[in-house]
Amino acid sequence: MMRTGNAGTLRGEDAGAAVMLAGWVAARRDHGGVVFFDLRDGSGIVQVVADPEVVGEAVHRIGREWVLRIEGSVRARPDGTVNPELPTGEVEVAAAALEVLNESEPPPFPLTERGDDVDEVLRLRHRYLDLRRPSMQANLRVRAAVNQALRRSMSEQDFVEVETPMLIASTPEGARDFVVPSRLSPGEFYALPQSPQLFKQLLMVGGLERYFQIARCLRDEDLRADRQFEFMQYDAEMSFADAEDVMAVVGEAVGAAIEAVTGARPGPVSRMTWHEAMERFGSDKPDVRFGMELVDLGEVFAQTGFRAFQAPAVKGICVPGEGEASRSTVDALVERAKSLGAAGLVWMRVREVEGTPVLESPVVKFLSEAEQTALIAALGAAPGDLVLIVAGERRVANHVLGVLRLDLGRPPVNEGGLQLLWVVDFPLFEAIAPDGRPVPAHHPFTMPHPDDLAMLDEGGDLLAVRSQAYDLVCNGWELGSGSVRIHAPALQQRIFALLGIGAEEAQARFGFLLDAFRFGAPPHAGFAFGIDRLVALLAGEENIREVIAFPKTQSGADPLTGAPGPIDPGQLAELGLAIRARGTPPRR
RNA sequence: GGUCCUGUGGUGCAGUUUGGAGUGCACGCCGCCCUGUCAAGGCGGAGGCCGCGGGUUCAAAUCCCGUCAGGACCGCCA
Repeated sequence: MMRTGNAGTLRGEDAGAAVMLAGWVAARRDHGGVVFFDLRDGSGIVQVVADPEVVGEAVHRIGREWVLRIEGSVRARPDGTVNPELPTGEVEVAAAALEVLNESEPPPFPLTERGDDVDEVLRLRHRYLDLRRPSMQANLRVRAAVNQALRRSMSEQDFVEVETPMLIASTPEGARDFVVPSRLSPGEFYALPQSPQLFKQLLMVGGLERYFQIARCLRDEDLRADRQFEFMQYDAEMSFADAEDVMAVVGEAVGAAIEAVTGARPGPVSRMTWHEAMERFGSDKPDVRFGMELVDLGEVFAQTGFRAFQAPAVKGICVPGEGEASRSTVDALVERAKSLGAAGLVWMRVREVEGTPVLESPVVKFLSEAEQTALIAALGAAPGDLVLIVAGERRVANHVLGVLRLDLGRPPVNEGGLQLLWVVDFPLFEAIAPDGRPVPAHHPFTMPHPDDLAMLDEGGDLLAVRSQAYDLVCNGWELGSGSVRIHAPALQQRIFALLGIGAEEAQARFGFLLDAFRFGAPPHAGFAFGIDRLVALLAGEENIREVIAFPKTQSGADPLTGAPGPIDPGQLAELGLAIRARGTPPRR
């Protein structure tokens, strides 16, 4: 037997017990006549006291991260030496025997919480060491708890876990596919799934009725703090269900996952329409943990003589306490607004003159007294605040101010609790392309809102058509999205026609799904959300790399394994592939 | 495809604005001392392609150009 228990679990009541422990040397304090070790295993840390006359003089050689096995006894620490910082701080283990199971080179960076500040490439190159740090241990345990809670919740809700394939046909929709060459069919390729979307709909046709999966998804798009090439999705689909049914199931599962980590079940998920989210927060994934909401100033400037405000929309935000921001700070905000598509950004400092708030800005001279007063009232601006105004197309004004609001006001990830929110009534189409075709906001199988079907007809306002799509949002992160799917071939053909997808093209792209739907597809609806993001929020991390054991850098590299890299010429030949030099044309 | 930020002994940072000897701090590492520390302490020591390449200059960590790596963001992610 290697050990009788775990280091981090020992407490005062264990005093007197004989124990065997095994773990790593997290710290060593050599006093010559006595040596203290902090012995770390998966459960935590306990202090070991080693007397060189008992365990041997070689104890002085032992360094950080050596692997030790200790036989000894737990004892209460002497008066005055209890360490209240440590869960095991009331006790220590007196070593009767000490065995070196393995030596270690000195680690290239400190494996403590201070290691958080270390260059991330170094951490990733030695991820096996980084994982020994308490925060990484804790994060992976949060992740495991979330996965387990989701599985249990979905099983209890009578869902069937079904695996879907990783090697699938490429469909030219959505994100860029990762692609795998076929050896048995040279020149042909599989795609790795962006999501199990089409398969889960096939499972509904297949009579599974309630499916879920914790599925790996892959998208060859640029990486971000909240995006990796490969990520895990909680994926679910239900037959004979509407949007309310799905939201209830998902809300229950997410609630169970949160409870598994925090110990407390969150209240019911609140709701907001997409339109309200855009108007109040300038985002379809609003962070509702703080104010600074967008205010429509159309009324205030309805009759304005100021050219810049004679626009389809004039909106503003009030930034509390930023009224003394330097000119260079303000100029940077203007540049930021322009880079986001705004024609310009009007800023005003709010100062106090004889007890009343007064606006100071290069453009104030263009505004009437009444406009200034109404503006201050509309924004609730107080002395010391900074007012930012964008005029232009409503979409642009909302987007620009929504981003500035986050830049200037967003709290740290671990503040304000988890504010879960369903964003509902998404539009079916997000824009009209230059060729006159609508651009789908979700995917082409999304069911329109039944009240808006008439607007799909010739001459209808397509951008006003709502869909039965819904997003789950938490603290400004899009956790996931879902929708009621179209199950009726006639309506599906109508949507394809609007999108400019002919019958032949539809057959080529999604033929297998359309074929399946001719055999009595049940009405169905579903949802998927990113587990990495939920875990990051629960772990208080700004970056999902902190909750993934072996993540990739922003350029898609793995500093640990060296991926991606070249492959053997023999492998290429077997796959019927040839690499051409950069810049040379493809050979046919 | 684009914008911005970062790169200095093993680690984290000063130094770069205003060019003047690899100058400094903390940790780690090595040696010696040390029986109650807990990021142990004391004394001593080693350790540098200032990411890389080019340019300007009498002189470059510092200025300029390029490049590589990393990060944040925009585009992209139906």
